[in-house]
Amino acid sequence: MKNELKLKDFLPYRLSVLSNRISSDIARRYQERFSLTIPEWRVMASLGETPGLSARQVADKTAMDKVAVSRAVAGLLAVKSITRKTDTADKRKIILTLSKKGQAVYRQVVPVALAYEAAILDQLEPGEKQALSKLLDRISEIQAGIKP
Amino acid sequence: MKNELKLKDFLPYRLSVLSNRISSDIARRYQERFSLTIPEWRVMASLGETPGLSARQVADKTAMDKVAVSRAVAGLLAVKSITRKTDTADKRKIILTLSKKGQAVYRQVVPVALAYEAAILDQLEPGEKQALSKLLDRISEIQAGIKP
DNA sequence: ACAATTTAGTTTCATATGTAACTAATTGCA
DNA sequence: TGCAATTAGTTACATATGAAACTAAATTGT
Repeated sequence: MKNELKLKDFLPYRLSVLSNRISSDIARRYQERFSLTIPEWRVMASLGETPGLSARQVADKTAMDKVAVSRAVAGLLAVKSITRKTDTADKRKIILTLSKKGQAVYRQVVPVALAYEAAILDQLEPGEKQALSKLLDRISEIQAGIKP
Repeated sequence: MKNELKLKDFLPYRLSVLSNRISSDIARRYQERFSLTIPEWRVMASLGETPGLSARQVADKTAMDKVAVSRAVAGLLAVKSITRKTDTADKRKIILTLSKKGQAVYRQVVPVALAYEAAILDQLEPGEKQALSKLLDRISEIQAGIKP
């Protein structure tokens, strides 16, 4: 029975270090080339995939909290990459869409994102890729079931 | 050839969401029961594993930046969980060690950390655990080779 | 031997992030 | 109906984090 801890073998630590390094790499790319933060990019990616979401729906979809979404939306609005329109049926809701400009930026960012991902995935065997994907899903499910 | 992006399938995004959820779970446990932040815990874990490191060595070992280490050390000093002693040979260096109190806290935290990890790993087959570990190492190595 | 460079660690400052309080609109139900 | 509870979104505040400037000590090259 294990009762000692090696930091470098500790799953939460390993995941955190890896994920932070990857996020930094990507953040640098988005920042330098597109002046986008990661939260802004996530909002943009959600709306690129599914136009017309409300801020709440974006938050659900991206696992961001609503304050982060609100700020990212403000940033994207400031550079006119998205448009807002209050829902006529429910005036609390605000319908978000990428503007022409936002769509243009989105089309430029996507290949950069995919290229980064490919730089990793291309080094793995097809079987490994599949195993990775399955493991991430499994662990996410397990994590969701752990009591707070 | 893939030229569109599904956020929920995007590796960096999946890793980030999973890692952040796990880190939050753990941060809550450390905070509630031990008033420890994650950086403080990492420093403590390093010194628990290898007593007598300098701040720089802790930073290298934990992939934290030196400012984060400096602050975590200050926090641990404030509650007397570690002791400092300037290296007589190189007076820039400061030798860090867990105090008696720090060791006692460490012995209490380790089982909490391992229990959380086990809550995840125990749901996986031995083969899956091994595959996961291998994949994390592989991807870390690949990431390290990607140009900034 | 000693000036220039590098290294360890801290402090400062600017920015990011999360929690809680707040406003406005909607829903539930007595 | 009408009022309590809920929901969408923003704002305010407090804390966390990272980059850059700074201090002190050690190392390097001449």
